Amino acid sequence: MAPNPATSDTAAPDAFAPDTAAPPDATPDAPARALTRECIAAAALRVLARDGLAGLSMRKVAAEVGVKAASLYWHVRNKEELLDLLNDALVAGAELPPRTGDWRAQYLEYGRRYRALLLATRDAARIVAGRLATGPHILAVLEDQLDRLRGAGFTDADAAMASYLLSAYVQGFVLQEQSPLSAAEAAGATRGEAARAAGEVFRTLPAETHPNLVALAADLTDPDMDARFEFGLHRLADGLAALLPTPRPAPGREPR
Amino acid sequence: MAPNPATSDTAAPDAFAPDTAAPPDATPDAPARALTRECIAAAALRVLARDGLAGLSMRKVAAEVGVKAASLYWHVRNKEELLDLLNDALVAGAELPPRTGDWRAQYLEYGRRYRALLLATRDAARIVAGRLATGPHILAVLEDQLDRLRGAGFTDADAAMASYLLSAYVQGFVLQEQSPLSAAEAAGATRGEAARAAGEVFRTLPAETHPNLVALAADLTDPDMDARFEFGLHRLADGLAALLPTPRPAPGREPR
DNA sequence: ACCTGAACACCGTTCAAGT
DNA sequence: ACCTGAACACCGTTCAAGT
Repeated sequence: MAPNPATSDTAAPDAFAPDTAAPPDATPDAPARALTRECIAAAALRVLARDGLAGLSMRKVAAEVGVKAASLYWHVRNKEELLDLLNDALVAGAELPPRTGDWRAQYLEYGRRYRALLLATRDAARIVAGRLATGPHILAVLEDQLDRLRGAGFTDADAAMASYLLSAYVQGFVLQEQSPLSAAEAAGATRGEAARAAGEVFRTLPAETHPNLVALAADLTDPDMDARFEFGLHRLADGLAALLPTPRPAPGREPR
Repeated sequence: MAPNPATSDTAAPDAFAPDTAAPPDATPDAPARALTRECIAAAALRVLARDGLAGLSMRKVAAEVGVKAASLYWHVRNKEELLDLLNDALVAGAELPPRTGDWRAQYLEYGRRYRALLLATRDAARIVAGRLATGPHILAVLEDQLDRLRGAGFTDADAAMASYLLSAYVQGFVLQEQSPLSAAEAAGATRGEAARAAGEVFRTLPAETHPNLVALAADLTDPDMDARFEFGLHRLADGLAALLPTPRPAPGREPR
């Protein structure tokens, strides 16, 4: 087993200068050519955007950074840890919503931006979804989000829950949105076509056994994912609003 | 390219006898030894339970059913389609909640049972999450769920949305719950330990830059996932309740 | 109609060996 | 300290060939 220094600093908030992508390299007369984990993460991000998660191999990431596959294992314990790095690198591109409007508006905007961030990179949701890794960029976003929720009057426990709830929803939603609708659809077909095809499946089911699917075929396969996302987001915000002591008039006006 | 009959019946509701796992095989004097897609799906389910998604290979599924890997490609276009089969097989074990109580109680129970179903099989959430495939069992559940929502007074569009919303939430939640918390946790560590370790990370952050993470360390890493799930589920239900014309007293009583 | 042997082009990971 | 060559044990998929 080779000596592997990439061990305990995975979760440590190193290199936390707010945004300045400063090349560290503290050692004075080093060859200055040593690979950094940041550099590997950036290369992985490029491979992901180009080839998707299925095409993201250690060998390709290594080639992207001009090195052999085996070399990566000096900086990273295994592929799983590389994906953790990639996870944080994805969130690094996040822009926090402005602190204008009430907590509800900011919460909604947080959800929208998170979704947009995931949609911007191919297969991003599949990487982020099952990964609680606490990279520095993720911690920064979480810190800001909790600050707003507590400021809005949520209890500590409720603020923590509300934050978790939002990420579970957004990740679950985008995962559906970003993934191929089915094996059939994977073989080239736009989302609109796939939706129409799915609607056709529903519509042509036997009405005796599946009356609701037949009737709601159009509603179930509406390709307007923005509207669908907004719907869920507003339900979440309404549900959270009911937890606060002072719901200005009452939640639930403006039903749609 | 070999002639492959497994093509257009992916989404067709074939073999839809409600629960009776009837071996079809319409041909009279066939060797009766031909592999069925149901049989392959069942074998895949066993391999999944045993070895997880990472260990689910075509070769292993073939071995499980007593055949060579290449043989599977007669019944299934590729691995993706096998996962579609697996997806529906997973849902086949679902039991619908009783039709007692109001729509809200039934909606909550739907969410709980869906979560329990996913938790019951290793990596189930990762299979189900990005897959809209319309297998017969999935269609049956969807039909029933829509029927209850419409009966409760939701509009067609809202019923479709509410159903989609629930599955996005449950899938997103269980995905987080079921996946390794990080690369570090993947190397043997119970969830409680991992949660405690994550809490330690939060607690020991610099308080100047991350005051909220430090303060909420315990709330953020509470390992009681049941409570966490219920929280989100109730927020969803509250948000949906606000859409109905007759909220008996008003949503939001009993805040916790 | 259904299954197999053998091959192709890949994987992640390890480890002695180089510098 | 960092990187490489070469190997190991796997993959998914294809396709001619068997029955």
